[in-house]
Amino acid sequence: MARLGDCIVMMDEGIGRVSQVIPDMPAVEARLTRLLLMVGHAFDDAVEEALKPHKVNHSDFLTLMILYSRPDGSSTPGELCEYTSQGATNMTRIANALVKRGLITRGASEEDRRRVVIRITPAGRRFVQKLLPPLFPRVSAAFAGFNDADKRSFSRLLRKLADNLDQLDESTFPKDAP
Amino acid sequence: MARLGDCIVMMDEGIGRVSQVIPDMPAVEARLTRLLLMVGHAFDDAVEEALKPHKVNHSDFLTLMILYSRPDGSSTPGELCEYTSQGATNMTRIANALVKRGLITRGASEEDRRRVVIRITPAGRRFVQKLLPPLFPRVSAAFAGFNDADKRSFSRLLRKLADNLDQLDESTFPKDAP
DNA sequence: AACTCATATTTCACCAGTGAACAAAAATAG
DNA sequence: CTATTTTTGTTCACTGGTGAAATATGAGTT
Repeated sequence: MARLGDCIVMMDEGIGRVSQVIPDMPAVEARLTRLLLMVGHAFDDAVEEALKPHKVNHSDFLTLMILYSRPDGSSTPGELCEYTSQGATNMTRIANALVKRGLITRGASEEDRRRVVIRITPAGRRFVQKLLPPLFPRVSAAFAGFNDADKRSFSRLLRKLADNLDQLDESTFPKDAP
Repeated sequence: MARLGDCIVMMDEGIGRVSQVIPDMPAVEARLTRLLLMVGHAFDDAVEEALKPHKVNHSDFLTLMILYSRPDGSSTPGELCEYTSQGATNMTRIANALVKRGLITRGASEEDRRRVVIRITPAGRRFVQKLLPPLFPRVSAAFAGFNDADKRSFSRLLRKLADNLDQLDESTFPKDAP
């Protein structure tokens, strides 16, 4: 695969040429968007790569981490869908796979019998605790050269972007009033 | 789907709880990583959403944009793979689809008969020129509230991250010396 | 109670992307 | 000049993820 830096150079040039043909393009913002997408994708790949030896993909990992981070270690498919941005269909498959490996359990809810309660098992907790530490050096290395101000800036700007996207979504799919 | 802001709140809390159980976790960097992944994914979805009315997905669009941005409007499958971060397999399928729609042509190279030359057609150019302008307001809106310094910061930090990832990759898959 | 209407999850059929094996042409070695 | 190795692209079989319909429960309304 090509180095990310090369892709960025080529993207910079490409946007430069396009913005000469189409002058009212917001070239700066377009560059930032492409940058964000490229770096985000590269991070995704890196995570996937790091998880591969443990035979879990990113979605499985995220699901497991949410359960692990919960005080009671449990959730429901619907909630997990919301926070992993996965469709319900896919969550069913993920849960099937994790149940088969003994990392979570699936049981019926007492209060609402439509619901399914998903709970991380002791084996699941051990799995997470074994998985995480080897990841730490890479996570730190990715932010090499970032001082505290850089980290704060980056966090602030990403959160601002999230905010903007939420507002954009709400204005395109307006919320129904009761 | 859940608002991105809610996902972020829940992620912040989750990492807070995990880092109490596992104190040597690089919590700040983990938060930044998750933030980047979430916002990146949200951008991806937004792009996909904006392209849907035109019946192209992100990969098709990128492929087409690279060709459009080239002075001669042409490239090869291999090169397109590199710059779109797509596998060769998938590029074959993408090219098939775009050829079928008459937006690109596929022809044999004269100099190297292994190669296939992919070229954007006039219809492809018109397609891009019609597609782009409606995207501009959204691209600008995503960066609402970013002043020039913010934009420069964001660009610098993302490029730094790209650099770090490239170095990480090179140290894990060392380059073979001749 | 019977009748909607909304919610939660699963099943099914399909789309997008990947790795491994393959075929053709070019480059390189002997 | 043949023989091997490398490069380029395609096909095939598979995994991961999605939308639409099916199923089952719950909640609200006469």
